[in-house]
Amino acid sequence: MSADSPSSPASSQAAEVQVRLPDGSLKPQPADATAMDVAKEISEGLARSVVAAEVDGTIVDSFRPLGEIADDENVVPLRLLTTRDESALDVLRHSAAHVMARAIMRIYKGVSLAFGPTTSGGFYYDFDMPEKISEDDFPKIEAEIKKIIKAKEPFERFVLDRDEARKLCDDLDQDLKVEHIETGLGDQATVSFYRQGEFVDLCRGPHIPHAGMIKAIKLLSVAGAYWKGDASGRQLQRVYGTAFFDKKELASYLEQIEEAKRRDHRVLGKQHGLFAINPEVGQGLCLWLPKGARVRVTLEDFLRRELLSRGYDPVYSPHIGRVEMYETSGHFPYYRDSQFAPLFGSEVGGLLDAWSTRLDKDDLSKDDEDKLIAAAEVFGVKLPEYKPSASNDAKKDVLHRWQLNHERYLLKPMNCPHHCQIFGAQPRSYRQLPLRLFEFGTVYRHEQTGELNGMMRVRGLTQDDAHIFCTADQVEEEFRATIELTKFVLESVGLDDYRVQLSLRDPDSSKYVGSEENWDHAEGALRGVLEQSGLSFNEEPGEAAFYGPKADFMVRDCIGRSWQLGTVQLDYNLPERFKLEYKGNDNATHRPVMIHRAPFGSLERFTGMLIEHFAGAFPMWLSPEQIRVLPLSDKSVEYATAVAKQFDEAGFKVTVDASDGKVQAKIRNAQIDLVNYMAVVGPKEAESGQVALRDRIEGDLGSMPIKEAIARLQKEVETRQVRQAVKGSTVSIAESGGAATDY
RNA sequence: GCCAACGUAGCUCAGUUGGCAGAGCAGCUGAUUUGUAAUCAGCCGGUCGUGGGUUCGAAUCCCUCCGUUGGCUCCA
Repeated sequence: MSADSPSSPASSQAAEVQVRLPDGSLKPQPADATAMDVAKEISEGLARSVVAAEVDGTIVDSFRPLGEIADDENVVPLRLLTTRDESALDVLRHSAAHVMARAIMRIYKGVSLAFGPTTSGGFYYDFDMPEKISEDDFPKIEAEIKKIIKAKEPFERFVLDRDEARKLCDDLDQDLKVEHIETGLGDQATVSFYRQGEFVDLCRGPHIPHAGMIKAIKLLSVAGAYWKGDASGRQLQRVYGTAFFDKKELASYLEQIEEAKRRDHRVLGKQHGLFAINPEVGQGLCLWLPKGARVRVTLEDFLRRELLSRGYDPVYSPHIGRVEMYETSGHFPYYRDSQFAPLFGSEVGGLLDAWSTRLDKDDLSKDDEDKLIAAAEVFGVKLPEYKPSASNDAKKDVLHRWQLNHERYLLKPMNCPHHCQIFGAQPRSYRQLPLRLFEFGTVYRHEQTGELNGMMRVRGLTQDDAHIFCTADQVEEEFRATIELTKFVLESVGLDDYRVQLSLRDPDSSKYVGSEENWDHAEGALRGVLEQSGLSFNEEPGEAAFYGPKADFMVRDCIGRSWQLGTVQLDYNLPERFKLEYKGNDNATHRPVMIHRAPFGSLERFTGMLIEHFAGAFPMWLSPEQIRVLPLSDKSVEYATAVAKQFDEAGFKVTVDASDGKVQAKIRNAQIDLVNYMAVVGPKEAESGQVALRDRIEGDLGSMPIKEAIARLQKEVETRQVRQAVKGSTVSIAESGGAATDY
């Protein structure tokens, strides 16, 4: 049974169906009755709020004849979905997408419809059209939408076979829909359409009964998108919007978007002097300002101490490495496009590199080839073995052999090749395993310009990277320890809402490196550890990297957004490529298994996420300015300095605000700067050796001896207490619903 | 990389149909010597992202490049 199945021939339909309601009761209904009819029988009020129906777990139109969707025994297990059901919201939004498309087609000419699905926070519709829509056009589109909603016209469903469907779409000048019927829906005998007034759209549904149910709708943004996600294909215009059953819910959704904007790490990073990204330094290259760097140092110190106590060995490796090493690892040229260009020891290096690339793409004319040979000779490079008549592969080989004899360096895109070299730098015995090498390793990746985003996506990033080299038997225990570490790290910074995504191999694919047994063993071990850990996790078959399965930590912040942070990945590939081996207790050589893991992911991204999570107000232990001493006037500056010295000696990050002006102003500035504690000192405190402590969150705590203040604040640091004043609701922006429709 | 929007003082932003570039905050100087979220006054500060074009005249209109933002595509 499926909502998509074509309606059965009328002859085979019984005249009556048995509707089974959630309470188990059976209601006989005529076969052409609908869920809405059932609702009306129960009560008019219920009927008014029915959005759709759920039959056997599938959501269907409330206006669909029940006979079409009954099972073999003519029973329809029916649940009515009202405006209060979460899954009804998706139905509403999908219908809202139709209404928006209808409005846009009324205003603009030559609109070709693509897809209009729902997203976690709303919906969008993609259009191919000659005119450009701008956000300035939203008011007039929204006005048209309101007209459509006010008319309360019903949605009607009808089914056509493929030929009829193609003809209809053709008649409607919907060439993208025609293409989709021919390709994407090539295996469907019939397809469904929905009509609402003059608007007819190929669509799987389901839809709300009538447009009047859309009580709140708002267009949010317009952006480019590709037809069927293909970057080489047609560029479409995508209009995003959202809709709710209730105006208040829309208002609270918009408030959440505002809250997310207020927390934007790029804004807060600038405001609080945490980091800067300056085009003169380079796109995506992060400058850690002193305050941001303090946060990072604290994080690094914290993790370093943990790693040292958990049996890791610190290592350091250079920021560049020979291209050959990345050819061995496979990162070059596979990720060539997202790496910075190589650095060449010879001035002709770039020429030969470009030459080789042209050959690789088979994009080199005879004429240009002669010029390149001549140009190389200008620089004194003769390639007698290079035969213009030879195959491209043979020619590339000649160029490559020359390159091997000349220096080519790459800005390090990954730490693992270096760590493999460190493993290989000495003969290894099973007694040394597991060998855990860690480094805060800075890597450089030439991310596409459109991808760069504050600290979240940068071109130079520092991974809290480590590679564990172990035997196959040790994988399980190492994985367990890594999961444990990551949990500990996340919870230390107050992130306790997370789950693990376990990415497994696609059973049908042959693209994977490593033996079948190894994969089976590893996947089983990972699953077992996660089950024992009590963490919530979900399995994603087919999402594994080609070199091994992985577990990613998906962390939810305090306003409900999901971040992919820490990761643990098994790797059978690199030990093979670098021919790493150790001597076993059987005196034979074996290949180790490698585990990549990074609890933070990258310091940039992690810090950026923390800024947003805490809205810039770091908990005491991470704070770049924990205490600010505020002298009442010039007269108390001397005592303030002495107080600050004591806090400093006790290990706090402390400053003194010696500016003139009233203490109210100093407090205000300290509050705005999100300093955790203020220590107000005047003549009274100087006389008694006290400070008047003010908490950023609680306000004035009264006067106390300095020692008492120090003890109190030290305790807060040591216990890594998180006393953030959480703002925002618990409803998630990033995730809810999510049953995206295909067409 | 692609589509769109945007780029004015350190920051946030005004700037009308093309006609002398503005405010608040920050900063600096001075006065004030203060008890839990803004003391007062003065001053400094901009080749309006870059380069070109149209025009008697461009922050304003057009093009180029650079950068930012929202998406798309990518993400070892």
